[in-house]
Amino acid sequence: MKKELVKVIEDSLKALGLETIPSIEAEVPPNDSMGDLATPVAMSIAALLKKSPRKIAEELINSIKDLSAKAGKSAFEKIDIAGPGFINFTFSKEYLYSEIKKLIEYKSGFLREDIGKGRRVQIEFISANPTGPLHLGHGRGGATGEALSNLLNAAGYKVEREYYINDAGKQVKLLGLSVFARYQQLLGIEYPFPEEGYKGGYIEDVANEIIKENGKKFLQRSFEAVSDFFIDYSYRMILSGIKKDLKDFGINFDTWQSEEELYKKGDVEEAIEDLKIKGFIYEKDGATWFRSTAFGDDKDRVIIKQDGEYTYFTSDIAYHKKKIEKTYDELIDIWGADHHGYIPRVKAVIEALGYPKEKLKVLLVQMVNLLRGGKPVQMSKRAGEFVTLREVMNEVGPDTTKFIFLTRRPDSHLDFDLEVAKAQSSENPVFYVQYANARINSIFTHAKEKGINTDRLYDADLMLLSVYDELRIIRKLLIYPMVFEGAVNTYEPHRITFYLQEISGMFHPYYNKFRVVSDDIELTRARLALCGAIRIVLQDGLEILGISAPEKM
RNA sequence: GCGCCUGUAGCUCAGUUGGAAAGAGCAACUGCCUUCUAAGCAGUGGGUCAGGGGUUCGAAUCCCUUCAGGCGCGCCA
Repeated sequence: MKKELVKVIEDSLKALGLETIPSIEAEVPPNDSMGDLATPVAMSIAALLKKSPRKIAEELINSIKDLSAKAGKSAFEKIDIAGPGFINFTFSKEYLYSEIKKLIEYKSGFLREDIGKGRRVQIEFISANPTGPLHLGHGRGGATGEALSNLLNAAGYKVEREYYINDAGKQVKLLGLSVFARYQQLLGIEYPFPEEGYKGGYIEDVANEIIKENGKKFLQRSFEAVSDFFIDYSYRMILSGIKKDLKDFGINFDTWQSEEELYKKGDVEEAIEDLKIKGFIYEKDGATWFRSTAFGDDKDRVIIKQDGEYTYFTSDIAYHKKKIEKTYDELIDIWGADHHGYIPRVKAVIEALGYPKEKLKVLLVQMVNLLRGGKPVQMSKRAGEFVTLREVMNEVGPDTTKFIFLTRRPDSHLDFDLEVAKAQSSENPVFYVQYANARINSIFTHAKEKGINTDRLYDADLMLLSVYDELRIIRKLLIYPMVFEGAVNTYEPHRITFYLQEISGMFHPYYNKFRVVSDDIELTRARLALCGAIRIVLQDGLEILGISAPEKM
């Protein structure tokens, strides 16, 4: 719909002799009676042309009418001026029917605009340390990353999803030591538990697993002697748990990048060397620094400490260097908002390496506040007490959990109340949407049982869809590509979620008011076509969100 | 102290990137299942868009400021 409108306006602007054609915005008017689409273009160029918006709108409309008279066809039934200078367009029913016909015939191919044009994007998300199970915040990042990946992929981008594994350094060593200590304790040795060690119950699980496989083999050994084994074993077991959680939550990754590997392959050394050559590295106070202030960071950052160890940031430099040097057109990092202070220094790396900082887009996902019955659930990583994503999935369900995340924009600080999420389960919006899809499936089953041909519905006589309720749904369906485009351009999958609720909110009343399958075969075919079109859109949207579309409920 | 995010109905949140008379779900109340799935439908009530200035044809949206909440400001990861 939008394409048609934009084309018509551009043509008429040219016909009016305008030299530079502005980008045409189209929006849905607040009220049905105002038409199907509106554009504020007359108002936005009013200052430029030094004419009143309404005057410009009038000239534009006349020009459009002239052009369509010459062409001998028009997609519009009515074009008029409204308010301060909006031009409201009402499409002809013939146009609407022909568009719906295309939707039914070409399915997703009709819905999904090719915006990416094959551009390669890498999206890195979650990247939780393999030192413990995923928690709900990771779930939010995961749901967002998955949906965004699906969205961009559907929009013609070539998307690669990556999980960065922080399997090097102190954290993982501490993990190994924690497990080692528990191992000793479980076998009756009074071994001191590390001060800052991981105290969660999962540490014991790992220790028990080692006992099961190796018995008392490591009992009389020092940690130093067996640390490689404990570290490796622990992090692998936890990582496989993470992978299982992600699988069950419906999150997919293409690549898993190990931090340790960056060190082993010399990528870290190489990155430092490169920055040194470019002149952004210096020594001070016995440490080695990266001059990130050259690119707007608050202060320079240490990359090699006095004791010769690298910092966490150092491998991040190498990691982003590696990423940016691949053939991606764009990099997207999805981080928890608590890491926002990190953006300037990573952007500085991108620039120092000679790339435009726009090439890296950092999306922040706000914190999740976990509640139960209105009261905050105490979470302390140090004490090892926290509600895991697994527990929430088990209690609330993956689809509901994802839907809650995807009905909020990433910026919003989210209150996730377990009781509310569960209590809503029967009337949760996610079921409302899924139910619409299941109901349509049921209608089709019923129609087939009655011997009605449900194939080639694009050949049905769509003109029979003439009541207001039907035309309203048709218009809503044809808006989907605009919603899709908006979601893609802003990286906001939640727009799809809201749209799906709206279209479902039109289908259910329609279902209640009208019978789809009746003795009137032609009308039945037409209504099946409409339901089929709704189902196409519902399934397309749910697929993007990474939420299942059950056939029956 | 500085920086980032947030403040919209009783609660949880949208608001098409500055557009027309502010929306949804939940919660509350009243009706609807011999007919394609009642996880549904029909109806009712609910707002100083945190407060105050400014920018312009036009502001919940942009700028300034005050207040409130969250997060971040390590040679931690």
